[in-house]
Amino acid sequence: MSRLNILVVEDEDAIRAMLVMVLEQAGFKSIAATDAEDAQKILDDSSPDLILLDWMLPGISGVEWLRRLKKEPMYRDVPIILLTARGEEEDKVRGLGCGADDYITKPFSPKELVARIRAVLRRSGKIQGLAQIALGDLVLDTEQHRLSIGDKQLEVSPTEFRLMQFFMTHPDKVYSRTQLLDQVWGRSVYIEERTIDVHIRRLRKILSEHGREDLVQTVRGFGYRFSLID
Amino acid sequence: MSRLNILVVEDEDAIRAMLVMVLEQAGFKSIAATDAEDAQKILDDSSPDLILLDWMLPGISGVEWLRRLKKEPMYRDVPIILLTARGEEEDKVRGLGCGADDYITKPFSPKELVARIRAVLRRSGKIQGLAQIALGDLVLDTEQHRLSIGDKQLEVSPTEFRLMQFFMTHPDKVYSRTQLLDQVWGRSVYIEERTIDVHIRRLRKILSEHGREDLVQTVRGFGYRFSLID
DNA sequence: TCTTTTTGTCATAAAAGGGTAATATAGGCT
DNA sequence: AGCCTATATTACCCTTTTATGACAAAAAGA
Repeated sequence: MSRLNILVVEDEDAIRAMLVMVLEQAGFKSIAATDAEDAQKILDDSSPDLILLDWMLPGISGVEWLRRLKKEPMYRDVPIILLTARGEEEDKVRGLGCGADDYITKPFSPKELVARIRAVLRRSGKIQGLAQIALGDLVLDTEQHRLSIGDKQLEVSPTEFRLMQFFMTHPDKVYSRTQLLDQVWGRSVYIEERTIDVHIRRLRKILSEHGREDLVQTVRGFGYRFSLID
Repeated sequence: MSRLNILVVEDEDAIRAMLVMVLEQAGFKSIAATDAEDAQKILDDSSPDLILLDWMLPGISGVEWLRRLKKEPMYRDVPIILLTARGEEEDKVRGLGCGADDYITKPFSPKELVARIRAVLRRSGKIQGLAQIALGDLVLDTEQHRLSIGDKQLEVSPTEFRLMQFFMTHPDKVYSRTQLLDQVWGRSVYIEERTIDVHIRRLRKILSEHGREDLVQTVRGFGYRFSLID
């Protein structure tokens, strides 16, 4: 598999250089642009797998450009991570849901950045860990988007599928509602924590039709755990 | 498990003192140095698990020292968190490029600092002993939030879990009710001391179902002790 | 555009947890 | 033994947390 390509759009030289270095180090290819116009050009003839976009840019701002991109069907699906300065409109990024897949506040550690990038890529399907994840008689097939117990198919919605995917790749560990939101929905969406309960309920309902409602366990005061063992 | 040791390198007395206090409070051991030379000496004969390093130091600057450290194989893997003043942000980011694992902007809250430290320690694997605490055939797993004796699961409530966690990480030592309240419930809650008795009782009841009620021992006039030996 | 599905939110029910006080028991001292 | 104090135990009630069902907005198909 060829290296994934990341477009960095950042006007400050020092930060841009650092980003590129970090990305290289982490095994990504990268192209850098200093403003939205540049970025647009690059986008038009190469097709990056992900865009790291500074919130503040000279000329067309990062957010502004982001909005435009999200209107074009052609580029809508390119995952985007926003770079923002601490305290700067952080709430707005979350609240407005302007289309970014995640955001990260400057300054940040290289490890954190890379972890975020990987998470977003994974969510958007660009990195597929294993095509098939099996746990006991549970099989989740990411390619066919199918979930089955033994040879019985389970009918799950997209969100339920992603939730299951997360659970099956992170079994036996408790996750808080916040963590689940971050991991499964993405950091930039703002959703009530209680909504998790409802999704858990939906999952359990489906699982219980096959006698496996015990897979998703409540850990009172902390969150939920997915585990084969009781 | 012995407490993790943190080397604080900071020239301003007030801040250094504060740091040391916060660290103690959070259960870390700490050694302080006021400049890079001092720090180097300490580093040479003790081996801290993490270094909290001020960006600006008299003499050899923090970053400069950091660079040197990262060149020495011996010290390369010691995780480092940079302390920086607000407004030096770009420099900081560049600092991360040179090997720091995280940075934190002054002023910061103790809570934030401790959280960062824990995160870095966890990432670097130093804190993994915290995931599972085993004492005899008792195993408390903080990741899974499970407590078991042998292969039997114990059903404990959140508070009981925390109490057990404290006991298991501080065995063989007597704690007064006040100390237990401070450590397990937190300093800021006001609860009747007698309430502890009730929780002890609940714990004992659970433990006694597995024939281990002798683990929690009453030390009349002082408090309670958790110990495998009778 | 018109359905159908998906998904987030709310209101309410249900359950679990946790603090307190009252009572019982035990330890230790004179 | 008798008394005082410290701890154990129990029951109760209030609070917090989670489960559940219904609804409507949004998204996806058709």
